[in-house]
Amino acid sequence: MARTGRPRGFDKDQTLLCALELFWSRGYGATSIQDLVDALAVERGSLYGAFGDKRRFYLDAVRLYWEVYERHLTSALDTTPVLPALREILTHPARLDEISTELGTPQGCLVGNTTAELVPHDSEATEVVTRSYRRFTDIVAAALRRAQASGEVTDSARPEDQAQLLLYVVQGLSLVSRAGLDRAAALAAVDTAIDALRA
Amino acid sequence: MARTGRPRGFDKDQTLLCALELFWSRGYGATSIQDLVDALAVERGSLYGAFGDKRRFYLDAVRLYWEVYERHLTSALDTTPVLPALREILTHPARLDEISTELGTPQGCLVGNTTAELVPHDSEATEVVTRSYRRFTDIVAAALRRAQASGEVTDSARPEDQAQLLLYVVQGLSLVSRAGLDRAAALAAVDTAIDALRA
DNA sequence: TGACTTCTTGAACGCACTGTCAAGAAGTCG
DNA sequence: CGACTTCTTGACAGTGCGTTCAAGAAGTCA
Repeated sequence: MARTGRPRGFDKDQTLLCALELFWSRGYGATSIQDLVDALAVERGSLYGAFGDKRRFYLDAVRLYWEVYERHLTSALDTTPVLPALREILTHPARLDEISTELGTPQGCLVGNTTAELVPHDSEATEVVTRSYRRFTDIVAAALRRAQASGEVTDSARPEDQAQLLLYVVQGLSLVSRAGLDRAAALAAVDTAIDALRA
Repeated sequence: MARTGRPRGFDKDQTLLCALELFWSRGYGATSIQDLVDALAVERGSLYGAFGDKRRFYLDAVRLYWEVYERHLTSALDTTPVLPALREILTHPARLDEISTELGTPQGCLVGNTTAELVPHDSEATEVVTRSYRRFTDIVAAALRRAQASGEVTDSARPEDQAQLLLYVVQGLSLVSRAGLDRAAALAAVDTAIDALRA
């Protein structure tokens, strides 16, 4: 085995998490390396050594974001009845309590933000968001399938189509909310969607 | 009256329209002044003279975009029955046939793109998109109100809430579609939404 | 201890971008 | 025609960015 050298002076995972929050709140383009250096208390060279260039760094943050979100999504939907959990998920777009406890959502859904900023021009980003969307619909469709079987959700539409629609709703809500969230109106709209799923 | 000087060597409206297409397909940050100079065949100084700085120029383009879209939206919904028109609007997010005849949609909805890129950090952009969203929901809610009265659309939810939900759907579809549009899946999801509105 | 490896630091490089400006061109009007 | 105004042109300044790199620091292992 190769000799080990000087150990890293910072926690890589923790640093990625902090970077995630910064990228999340400011976006990819608007977050400069200098911003990261200041916020993370890690010098430029060390960041490049640990994470490669800015794009890689960002995409790693997005992947981490999705990982956490997917865990949240899966565990939330693993209940009966399904609709209350679904409502919760739509209402707090990309809540990610595990990451950001105080602010709720820094700025919408990071996957959605990435879509708007880098897709389709950046092919690697496109892959990441495409896979994320796919997993979202797969997980939600599976939950809806169970709920249809139990009679909780209407079977007047295919679960996949319902799930795709819910993806649009959660991404649309997440995006539109950046312009100022009228909580009551958003909630009423989400309830309208949820009610439409009821058997 | 002041003496008039040398007349402009280009059509301001036409130039704004071309700039709109460029901004639409590349986004605000990714479109440089030089890109505009090359595409519009107008020198930098002239652009600055006619439109002010880049941000003003962009916001003017967004306002024009919305103007055209709103006309399209209003006239499309001025029919009976309403649901087929609504389906058309959701299916072709930001179609804007008047502007872009060949490509359909360069890149989603420009208002949504603006939301993702400049909102809420830029207050003027926030105003523009907020007003646009508001007008969308107002127009759609009015159409739904008529459709509820005529018995075409279910009155199990308030038209405003249905309209807000449709705003989320169209913006979500527009965003998610950047990652690659599965036309059949998108259509099925939209149909699911439309069917849920049926009385 | 000493050879070796890796990490840290911060200055420096090259580049692209927005916005400005002075000189000249092209009109209008008395 | 000649004074005046506005537009055009393209070079320029100023800034901020991502990335690199050489020198030194801090570990590990024989």
